[in-house]
Amino acid sequence: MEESGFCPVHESINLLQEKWVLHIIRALLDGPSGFNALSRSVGGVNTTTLAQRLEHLERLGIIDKVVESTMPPKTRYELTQTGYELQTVVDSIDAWARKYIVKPLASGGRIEVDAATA
Amino acid sequence: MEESGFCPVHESINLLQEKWVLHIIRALLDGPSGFNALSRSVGGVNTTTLAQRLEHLERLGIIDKVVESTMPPKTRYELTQTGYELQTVVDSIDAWARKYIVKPLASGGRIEVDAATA
DNA sequence: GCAGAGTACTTGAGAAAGTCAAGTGCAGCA
DNA sequence: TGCTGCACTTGACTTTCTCAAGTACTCTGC
Repeated sequence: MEESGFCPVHESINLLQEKWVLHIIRALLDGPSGFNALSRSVGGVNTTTLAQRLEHLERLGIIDKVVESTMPPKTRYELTQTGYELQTVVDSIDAWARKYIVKPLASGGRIEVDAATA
Repeated sequence: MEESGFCPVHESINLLQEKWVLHIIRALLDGPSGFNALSRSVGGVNTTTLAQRLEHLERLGIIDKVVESTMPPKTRYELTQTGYELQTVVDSIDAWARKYIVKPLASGGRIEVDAATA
């Protein structure tokens, strides 16, 4: 749509806003993980989407897929250096979240700000 | 799905991964904006989704909607303090993006890392 | 005074993205 | 022998996002 000028920030926002991507990265920041274990620690993602995301992130060089054995199947997903540096992004979300979000967003609606901060 | 334990970080990732949310916040960090102007500076979002996101973000207390006049219609959307503090998140994405993304992700596929950094 | 552009949206229909449930094929444990 | 776990894939379904057009009114130019 917009040929004029490529913006790396715009591109990476597009990437990070894909459903589950940030959750996957956050989970992987705690250490490498297998497919099902990752699925469990992300929580709520379905395997179809997870497989799709992992493939995309791998293609982008953000994660590495290490096949340890084909039978029994054993795979390890881990962050590359590029992926690992997204820690700062996750950290800043973490900081913001702990400051401003005190109850579930879906149900209540409004973010509750504690008196001290406001 | 998971009643056990509410995680603010998880919640805010869910929020930030909604399509266009980060783009909207980034645009608004440059200053308040009207509906159509915002649509233009975000680039590529359609009005239906934008209206939906703005309503959501307003309900959450991340942005304020200021109606300056009803006729001719003039509205101003601006970040609240809560919203404004997402600057750190956008900044860290910005830093990461500038370091690792040197060509469009969609077309090429892989993120290109320049020699110096690798 | 009347067309054309601009304001902020809404509506209904279609396309795209994400989800669900089940299935594959083999190893390890009891 | 049979159940569980591993890493996924497939096809149907649902939710989400997008597209195009429309609303109602003002302002600018002619």
